[in-house]
Amino acid sequence: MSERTLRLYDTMTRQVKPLELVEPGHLRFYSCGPTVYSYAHIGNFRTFLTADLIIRTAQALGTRVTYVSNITDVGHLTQDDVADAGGEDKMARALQSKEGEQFNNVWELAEYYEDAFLEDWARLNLKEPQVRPRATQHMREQIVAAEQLIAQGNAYETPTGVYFNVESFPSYGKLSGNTQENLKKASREVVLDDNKRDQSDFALWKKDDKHLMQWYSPFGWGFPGWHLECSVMARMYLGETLDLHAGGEDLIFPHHECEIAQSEALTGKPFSNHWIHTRFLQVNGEKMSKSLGNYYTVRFLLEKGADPLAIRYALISGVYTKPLNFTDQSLSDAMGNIDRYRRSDAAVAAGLEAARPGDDAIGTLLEELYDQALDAMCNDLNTSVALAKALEGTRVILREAETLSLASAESGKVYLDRINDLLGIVRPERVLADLQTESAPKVDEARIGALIQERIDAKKAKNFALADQIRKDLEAEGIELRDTPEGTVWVLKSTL
RNA sequence: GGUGCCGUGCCCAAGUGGCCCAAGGGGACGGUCUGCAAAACCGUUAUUCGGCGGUUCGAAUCCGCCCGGCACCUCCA
Repeated sequence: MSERTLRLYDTMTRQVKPLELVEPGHLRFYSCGPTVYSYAHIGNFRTFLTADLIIRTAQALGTRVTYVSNITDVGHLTQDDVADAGGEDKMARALQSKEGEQFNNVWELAEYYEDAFLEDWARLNLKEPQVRPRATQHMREQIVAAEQLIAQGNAYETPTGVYFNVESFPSYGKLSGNTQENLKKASREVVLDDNKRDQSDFALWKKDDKHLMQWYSPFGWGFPGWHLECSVMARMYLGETLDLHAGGEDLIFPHHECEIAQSEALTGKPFSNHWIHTRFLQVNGEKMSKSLGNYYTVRFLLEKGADPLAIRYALISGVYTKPLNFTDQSLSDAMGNIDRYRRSDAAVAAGLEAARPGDDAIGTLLEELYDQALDAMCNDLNTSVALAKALEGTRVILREAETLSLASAESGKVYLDRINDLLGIVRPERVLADLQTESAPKVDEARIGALIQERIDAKKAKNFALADQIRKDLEAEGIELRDTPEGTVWVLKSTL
């Protein structure tokens, strides 16, 4: 194998360092998944794409990967400490919203959005995790963990729930660079709960017998705290010390900080040897929000006519360690690049078919470019450079597209396969039903065909005025004509 | 108030001490092809890296100050 190692920025130590594996040759990786109370937006997917690229890079290096990514299907509180005062949570709120009216209860709502999420996941060519645990299916383990933490003196029960006592875990804050002292004076608008020993203490279990999702526990009816599920499920499927734990930058504090406290208090061992966090995606230079009208979901973009691979390409075009600005322009740029891969793929297929004699004129170059792309990925997932190198390969192929020898075409195939394994941008891995039915322009293919024939006849008669007029009229309808050596073809111009 | 991050060409975006008079994409411009176009392919497009100082033989890269922008601080990928 190669001597390359995957180097990633580690939030804990604030430096780029090699990913060291507890068990050599085997990466055990946990990536925090979404809460399924609504459609996931492209910012969520940027984070999941970081995880996806890590496993692809690790696999390219010959590493076996056990990848776990959860689904949070329990609604957690929109505000801490208001369980008694009405207990509204994200799921309950979603159920009461306009979109939520179609569901009979929160369980159906969660199931619906989970299905939608998995579909978007597949469309963006994300690899399936080995395990995709759900919070609701690990209730017993979570309750046991809370009991153990109480028994060990790291947690205590109050009339409102079970809380983790941060003072019992002195290094609380180490991931986010906070100290407990700073956190205390920094607290903004925390609702005070007199039952808590320390206002920074966080819930392991919330008592609430009116909650829409509730389970029975030794503490009575209620539901688990948000942070507990990840600690419990990560340990269950990956062991006490993970190699790598990932999520969005907003999870650094409090979510991952709390996971560390719970897990390490419980096991006495480091929870994860490496932490990575993806910076936020902005849309048109602003934070995504529903009120600004820039809350882009995958299906919204697909309905506008975007290619799912182009969405993927646009989302990975910047490095995960910096905020990325997603714009309509960046998406259409990406569509052009995806098209180059598609044409390369077609050219290679045609070259294999034609089986022309000749040397392999491109194999060595393509191999170098692949190596450079892989090097870039190993260097803290430098997707910008990796994509640049990968794209250079399409230029090499397309330059000789018409005349590729069989040997060259074979090299091209190997190259595109490897690039696709590494970056997932050449071909969709799963074929899914077309989503863009509703808003796609309706076209009358027979009519276009007739017009094209009319134009061909006009051209033969040297009546170029009429030929140009037909082309112009169709263009006004969003249909573009291209005269190719194989004849005239038409394409639908993108609405983006 | 606390904790982090960022500012590179017209736009997006790599590069974090010499291989950088700064990758790649878009755009623009020129060429090939074409009846003309479109598409495709080829080429050109930053002596310069928010500003000012400093360290160094050498800085976009390190340090200081200033200006501008962003995120988190118990809902958030």
